[in-house]
Amino acid sequence: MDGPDKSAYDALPGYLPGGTSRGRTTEAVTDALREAILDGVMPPNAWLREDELAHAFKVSRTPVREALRRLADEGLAVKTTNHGTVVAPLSLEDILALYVVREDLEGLAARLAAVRCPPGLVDQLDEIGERMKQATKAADVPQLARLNLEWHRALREGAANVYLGRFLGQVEHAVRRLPSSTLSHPGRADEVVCEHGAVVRAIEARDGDEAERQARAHMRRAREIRVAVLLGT
Amino acid sequence: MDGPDKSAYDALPGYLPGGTSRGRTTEAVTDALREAILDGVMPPNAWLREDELAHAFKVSRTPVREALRRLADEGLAVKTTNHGTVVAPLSLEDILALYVVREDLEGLAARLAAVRCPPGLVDQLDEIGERMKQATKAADVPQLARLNLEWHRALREGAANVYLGRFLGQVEHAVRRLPSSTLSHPGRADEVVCEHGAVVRAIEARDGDEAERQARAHMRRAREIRVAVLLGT
DNA sequence: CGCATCCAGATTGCATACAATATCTGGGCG
DNA sequence: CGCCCAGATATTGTATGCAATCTGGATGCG
Repeated sequence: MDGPDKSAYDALPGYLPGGTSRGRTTEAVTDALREAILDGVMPPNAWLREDELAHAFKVSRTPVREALRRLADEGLAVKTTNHGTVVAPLSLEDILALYVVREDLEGLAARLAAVRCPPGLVDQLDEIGERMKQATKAADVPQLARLNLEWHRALREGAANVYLGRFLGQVEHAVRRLPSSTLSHPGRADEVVCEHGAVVRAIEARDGDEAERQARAHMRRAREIRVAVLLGT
Repeated sequence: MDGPDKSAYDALPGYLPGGTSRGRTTEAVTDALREAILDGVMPPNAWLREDELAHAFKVSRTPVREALRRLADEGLAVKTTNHGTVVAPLSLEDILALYVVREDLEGLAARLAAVRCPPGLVDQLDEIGERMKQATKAADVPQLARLNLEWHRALREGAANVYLGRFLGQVEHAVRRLPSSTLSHPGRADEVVCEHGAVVRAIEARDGDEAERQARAHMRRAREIRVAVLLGT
């Protein structure tokens, strides 16, 4: 058996937002499916049947179909002509490749953000950092993961580069597929807050080189932890 | 008037490959439309009407619709709900942003290619370089542009990183939208061949740092020429 | 004369029907 | 006993129909 439990489909409707107005059905289905994949509800190699998904979401095959195509373009699913779509598997090699690119792009984002240093960005990042400290104390890992995403999103928006933003968005989706958060690793949460702080200070000083260096170091460390976790803590 | 000449639609069928088998209609339409946009046949802000395109391509609206969604996801088109799709405009700001990211990614690709240095890559790049020299002598700009694309594609394949490859592919599409090639700029073709050579030599020496440096310099220079051309030679 | 409102047309969004194709199963043959 | 081929089945690919929604202009009112 290489598919998910049948009941996995039952969990899907819960990912759909309540009042979905016309013209956003496809978008809603895309997001719902993506979240389901990222959450691991639909594990790698699980079949994504247009008919079953349409039935589960109570929509027709058309929006489901378009959603599957988008997810395939994003690399989260793999389409086989005339046969079906599966959730894309994630090899260790892929994960390493991901972090290599991510180190580069996050470094660039930090550099650009430092050079531009748009008003409010430093405060915004610091505020998220503060909330992350609180979440660390409370050992609230899901909240930490959310805030971490928010921090990185704020950083790349501060970089104000549409292409960089798009690529980092795709990287974020790929990263979120990785099993469990590295933030649950003992002591990692404190480290992350600290490393984020180093980046923010460099941005505040408008030191592009230093910001890039710190952001890259942050990502290298993240990769190390990730590999450690994957290879059995 | 902000649309293309009506006859622009007449040119579209020529972009469709001849024997398109079932299961690849959408793909064929996507590629055809993309090429038409990149060639400037469909200029920025031109309307992309599902009905007209379907009629021009002699297919139904469904594959056209999916093609438009993909192009929109790639950033080549902009969809407005319930109203229509237009070819995305390209501001100078976007172009600069593009080259910033491209410098980073091409640099990374060169570094990875140098470190891996897969067998055959250097020969392949050199051979393309040789053909570019010939095309330069013949002043065959379209051929030069093709070979240039081929060279960069070979480089990123040599880097063997799926995410990097995907992102550079998107960058390539965006770059190809820019009006006219920088390769027609006087003396630029020779420079490009020379700069490519510097990258290849660094790869041959397996010097990742140098390869990245040379690739980034190459992209910076490309950006300079591009800006010069855009601002009136 | 300006502005809000309403109506008509155009266009996409979604649903459904049909056609084509790949996979799988079972039987026959070497 | 294994291999190959044919038919059945499951699944997607494409076409088309209808409904919702947005735009633009005409119209009536202040």
